Amino acid sequence: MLYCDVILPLPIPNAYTYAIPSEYAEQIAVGMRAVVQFGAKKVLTAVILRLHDDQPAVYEPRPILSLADDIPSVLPIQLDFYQKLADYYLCHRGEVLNAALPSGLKLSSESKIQLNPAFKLQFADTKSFTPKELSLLEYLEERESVTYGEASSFLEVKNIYNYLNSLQKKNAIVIFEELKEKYKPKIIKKIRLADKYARDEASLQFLIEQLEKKPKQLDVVLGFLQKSQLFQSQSADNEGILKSELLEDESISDSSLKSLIKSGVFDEVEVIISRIDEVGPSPEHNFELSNSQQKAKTEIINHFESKNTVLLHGITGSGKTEIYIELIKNILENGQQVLFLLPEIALTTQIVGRLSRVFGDILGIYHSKYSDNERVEVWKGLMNGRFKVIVGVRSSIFLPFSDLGLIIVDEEHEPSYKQYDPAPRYHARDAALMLAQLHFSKVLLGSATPSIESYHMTKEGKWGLVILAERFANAKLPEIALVDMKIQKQQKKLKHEFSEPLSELIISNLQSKKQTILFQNRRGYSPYVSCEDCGFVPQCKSCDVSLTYHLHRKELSCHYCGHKEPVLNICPACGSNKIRTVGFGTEKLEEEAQILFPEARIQRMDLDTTRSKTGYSKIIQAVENEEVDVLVGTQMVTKGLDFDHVNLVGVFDIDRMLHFPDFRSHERVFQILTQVSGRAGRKSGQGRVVIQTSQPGHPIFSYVLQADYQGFYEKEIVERKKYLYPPFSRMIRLTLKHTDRSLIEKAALVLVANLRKKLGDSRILGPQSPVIDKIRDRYLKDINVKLEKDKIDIKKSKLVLMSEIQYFNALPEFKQVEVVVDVDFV
DNA sequence: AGCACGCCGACT
DNA sequence: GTCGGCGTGCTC
Repeated sequence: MLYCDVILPLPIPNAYTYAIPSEYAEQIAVGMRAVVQFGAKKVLTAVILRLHDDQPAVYEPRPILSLADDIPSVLPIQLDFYQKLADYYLCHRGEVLNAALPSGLKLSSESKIQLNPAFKLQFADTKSFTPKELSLLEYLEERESVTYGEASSFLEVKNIYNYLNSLQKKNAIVIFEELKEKYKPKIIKKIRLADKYARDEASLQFLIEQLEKKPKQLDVVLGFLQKSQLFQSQSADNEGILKSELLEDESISDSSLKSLIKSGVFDEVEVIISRIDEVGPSPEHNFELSNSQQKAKTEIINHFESKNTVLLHGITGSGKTEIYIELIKNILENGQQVLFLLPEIALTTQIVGRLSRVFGDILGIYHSKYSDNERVEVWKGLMNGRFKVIVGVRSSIFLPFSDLGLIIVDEEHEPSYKQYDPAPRYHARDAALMLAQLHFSKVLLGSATPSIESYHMTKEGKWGLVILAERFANAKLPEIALVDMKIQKQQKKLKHEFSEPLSELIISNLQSKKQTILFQNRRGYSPYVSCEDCGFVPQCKSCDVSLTYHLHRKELSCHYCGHKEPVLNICPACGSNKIRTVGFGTEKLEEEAQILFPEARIQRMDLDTTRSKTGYSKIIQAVENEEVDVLVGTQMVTKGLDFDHVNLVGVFDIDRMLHFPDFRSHERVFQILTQVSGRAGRKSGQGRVVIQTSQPGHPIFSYVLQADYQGFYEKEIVERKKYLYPPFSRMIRLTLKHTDRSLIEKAALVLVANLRKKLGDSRILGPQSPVIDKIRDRYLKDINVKLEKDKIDIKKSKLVLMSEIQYFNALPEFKQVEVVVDVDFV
């Protein structure tokens, strides 16, 4: 083979062809990483897509510089997966590759500047340099090499390029590319006893006698024998012990050890070790499934006979994890691999500990708080067969599975499975379904509150449905109460944001030493307006969503279709003039709680308090140790936490979520209320939930109160059908970005007009400004494309869409308008 | 995505 | 007059 086509981790459409130097001809294979030069100087890692002998007609391919692998890093099935995702999510394969490879496997070059060794500043003619050039040369004289960035920040100029060009012409500096292999194996130093002593106790005895006169060295030898257990225990072998462990004893000196190594008594060896701790399985995993769990497991297996995907709808606390574990064991017995997906936050919790106790060191964990090096080790460990089960966040769909038998997507309804930015803007659940197709693998989705889309698939008979309606160990469902905030306000019973019933329950909870969770949805921006007297919220007439208040333009607008109305001064429902914007956050709530309950120990848990690596687990630990009475938090507190002593949950400001301008807002509210209720009284008997709302009559609450998912689904699916929202359509969002407001407004109108012509008026919604319509000095405009599933060929429409965007972007006027495409935005 | 080439304004 | 800004196009 003379040539190879490669994918580069860049947002460019094509594969590129490179020549294969004869020295690599033997070993080169598809999926290996090749180091190539791309463009004038950039050197980066490409992945080999295809080997062939077709000489390109119009250009002479450059040779690859080297191979970065002995065996492929990427499997052929993964390359297919990249293509599939790129097609579906309307992005480039290179973007998928970029997201897929852990950065430790991507080596990239960096331009470095160095003083020319033949150049001596003190002998140079200073007149031939500008003052800035001289100061840069002085700067360079003091260090080995610097990056462009360092040089430009030192000189305080934006564009360093011309300076460097000039200096290079005068032969004062050299510029070179430095290539970094980012992954570094972890190396430890071990001390071993030399073989002749280790094998023969007599010669060791002799050595010890010899060392009588060198007490310091004798200490080292005795210390080693004690720590290594050599000759003392049957199982001890001469693998050596950690150098650091040996030296930690104060009586053992480094220098004596050095002389002993020199005289051949000890060997010092460097060993590559794994960063991931090895843990064997512990015996505690021999639990028995309850009857209902056993029944659910059998049903799942039966469905898998005829269907590839099964949805497990198990109420909170019903023990889905045990079922997962049993199913994973079955797959492992077949010699196949398992991927267990969890949303980000759930991964730091108890589930992972449980899985690793069961599966021990064949379980790999893939997590955003892992370092690059650790990620590479999980990647390699899966490749070489060390790991059979991976539990991880959304990006773990990109790991090199060779033979998946089962993918589990727990909490499948979680919006955090969707990647927003950058491309590929994929949904891990949907991507997992595509991955499963390639592997002919089964998929099990689990949730207490399934997404409407998923539940609909089971109703259509395309997926299996298994319901687990019993709480594990007969734990009771919590008692949920609504508090009408309008009445509380009228009767002046409101203290800050706390209603009287909630305050009273918190106080009695404090007295009986039980814990309380207060939930306040975090989405602080995007306020809507509401009538203080009757709770009226202005709605869009054609979109079934609340109107959003735009502060700087003083108008109400629909987030979906762009419909606008002036701000209301008088409530059309009751005539009151008390129309207010609504919104307050966790920090304020924490402050108020401290004023109202001065003796309570209050902890806040949100993005700000958990940003550090240990922040999250510290808070959880504190709650578990009962060092916290009241936990105030955002959505974070609704997910996967299992505290024994929490028996009261207070929900604030759910109204804002209910009126969030999104066709999924009701679904979100149902999910979040059900999930947060599940935190109350999991083990400590009857839990209570208090929901504060100005609209206790809203139908959604009755479903929540009765834990009636079915009923909620039936109502919601009617709405979705009426407005042709998913699952009856595919929604694609286009976001236009540009610094010039009037240009982007014009651009959006032009693009919308073109799209309407090609795809039909009713399928194009907008343009409209998003809630935050200016980010980093660029104005944004959204256009939503709605493609109904049975009336239109979605694949073809996507191609039409892309060619229209291409045409639009080629118009001279709109060349600089960036168009971001998000398929299935959430 | 970078990076180079090329065309226009505010400064020695 | 040039320096240095950024817009445009290309990378095997």
